[in-house]
Amino acid sequence: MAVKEPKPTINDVARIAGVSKKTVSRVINNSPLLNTATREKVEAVIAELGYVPNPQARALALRRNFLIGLIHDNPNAQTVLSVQEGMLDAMKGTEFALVVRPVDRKSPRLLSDIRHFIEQQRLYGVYVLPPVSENEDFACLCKELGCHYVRMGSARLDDEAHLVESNDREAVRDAVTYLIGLGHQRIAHLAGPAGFRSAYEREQGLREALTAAGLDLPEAGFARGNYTFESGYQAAQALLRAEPRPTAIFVANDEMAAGALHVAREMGIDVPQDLSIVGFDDTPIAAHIWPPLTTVRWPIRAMAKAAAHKLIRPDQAAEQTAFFRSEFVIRASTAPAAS
Amino acid sequence: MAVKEPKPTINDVARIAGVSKKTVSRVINNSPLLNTATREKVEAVIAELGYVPNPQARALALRRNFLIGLIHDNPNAQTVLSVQEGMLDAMKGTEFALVVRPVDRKSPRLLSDIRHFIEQQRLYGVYVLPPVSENEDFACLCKELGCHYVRMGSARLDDEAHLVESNDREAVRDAVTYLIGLGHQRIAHLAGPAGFRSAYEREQGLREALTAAGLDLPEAGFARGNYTFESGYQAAQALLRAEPRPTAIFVANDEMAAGALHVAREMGIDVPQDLSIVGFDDTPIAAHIWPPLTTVRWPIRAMAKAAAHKLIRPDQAAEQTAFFRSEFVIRASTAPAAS
DNA sequence: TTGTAAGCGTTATCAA
DNA sequence: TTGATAACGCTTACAA
Repeated sequence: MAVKEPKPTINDVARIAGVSKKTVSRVINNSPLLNTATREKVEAVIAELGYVPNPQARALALRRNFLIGLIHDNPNAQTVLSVQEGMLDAMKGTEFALVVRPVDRKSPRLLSDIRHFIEQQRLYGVYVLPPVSENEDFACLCKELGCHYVRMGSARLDDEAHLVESNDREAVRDAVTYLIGLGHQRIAHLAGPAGFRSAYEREQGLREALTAAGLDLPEAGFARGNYTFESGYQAAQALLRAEPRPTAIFVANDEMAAGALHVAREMGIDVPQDLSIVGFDDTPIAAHIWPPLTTVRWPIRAMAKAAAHKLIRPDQAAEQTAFFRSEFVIRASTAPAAS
Repeated sequence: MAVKEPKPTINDVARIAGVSKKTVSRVINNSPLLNTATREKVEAVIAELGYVPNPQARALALRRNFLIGLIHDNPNAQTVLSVQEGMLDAMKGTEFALVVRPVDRKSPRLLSDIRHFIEQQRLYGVYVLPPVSENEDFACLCKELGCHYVRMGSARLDDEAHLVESNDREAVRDAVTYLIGLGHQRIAHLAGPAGFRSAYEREQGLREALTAAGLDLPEAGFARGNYTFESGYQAAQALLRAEPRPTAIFVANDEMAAGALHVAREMGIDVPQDLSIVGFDDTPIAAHIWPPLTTVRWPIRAMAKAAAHKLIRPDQAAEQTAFFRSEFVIRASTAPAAS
């Protein structure tokens, strides 16, 4: 096992193959105008030496690098990991690598932290998750830094080249319409945090469905959490103490829905017999709690893959789709309203 | 908003400040032998221009870079994310960035994939999670490539400079001893996948506790999963159909424990009244399912932070602790054995 | 089709 | 305490 012997460079390859470095460079970069014999000779030497081009030297000469960043401040761990997997799907087989960076959206230094991150590594591009992606200043910053970016959003935040968008509002409308079809008349809403576009869109979807059915959303039927289990647990208590009690709750994400489920159990309310609960996200937790959660499957992984594609090929970004449909998944946490 | 104007280089700073680039370089690198006046003059120009040193050029000149990789093939999403957070904790304020890379441990190309990853980005160091970390060839590979590494493990896999280790066996022994103290005599085990050192250590911990109490583990009281919810769900069915039925199960991780909980519910077995369940990991899911899971808190985040520290300062790696204690967390999924 | 020379932005060497 | 010059490993002109 050889230890720390200096790695071969393009010069070593050139010398041993008896060609110039430029020729080796051409081999590496698959230049079309190359004699087959020369190419094979050089490739043989490359293989023999185990030569791998130095990415930093390449980056310097090309005045660009092959690093793509993921910027997020997402309270939901599973979301973040699915995003990473989706991005890496797209980057597999390319020379790109994924650099991750959680940020604190509430910090006054948010923007300067992001600036620092992008500048320090001279990132080629970044994918940004909500709610940071909803910040217009962020987009300006990327343009200023000459860094490609794609934003994830629940609405038309940007042009197609810089956006992957999901149809949250519509998907929620369908889900709530389903609840109404089950005979539910008192449908409460456990919303996401104020300032999250996704929270707003999901709330609007619910309101639209209620309005279309001639139902309303009383004050006591509305509560807010911040997308975490604990906040869902807190908010659901208020909701379930209301009189008359709602027969169904649409919760803005699965993790809060799991919290609501806990509350119901503690209060002796049977789900779905006495209360239907619908979540949003379809994180693994949705299928693993009891009863398995009816929810909306958010195609975050596909969105992340598409975003990475746009970042790898910014020139083609505008042609690739930016729109993704969520899918309603019916499991066991919903049932017809008790009569 | 300026767009794509070329970024200032060290030459610009030198020219404007009226010094040589080497002097600017000295300022950047906090060289002690520098006139205060000179330093301040240069710093002013740097601030004015918004100059940020090009990391690729630095990497080339220094013949090293500031990228640390995370290599994992971990079925548990939360574990991976906690690890990332722990590493980033340690890297905060440094010039290091975190590059992530999931691998497929079953692939015949595992080692060559890892080699490719390390070589392609010329990583400075990597942190590797089980079970890949248990592979001796991997350590050899890193040495061959001259890449620093730290392995995470449930046993003494390597020397202290290259390891962060948790005391799984001991922690499980304590947990199972607690079950025995509650009066349980028929304790089953839902083990992790064969070939995982963590699975082995946890199983041994259980066996040691049983032996110490004069209990045994019948064939029917042992099943295996692969650390996923689904596999736990499958394996628990076999365990709970055994006659006589166990009164407690120690499950090798939380996610499988959640699966076991599902089975119990479907079979009408009350937890913890008729069956106690103990998990391992203390992932968020443990607190969010019903009943909240008694489990062992694995200090993965602290371990990751320590690992990143070792990678950032390999020269001090051996002096920093490599040993971490797990902690038993009693929640509501355990109760005295029914008499 | 291949080679030469120059340059990318930084740090190291060594002299002043 | 500073600066000139030569690396670092690669690519892009531009020639040959």
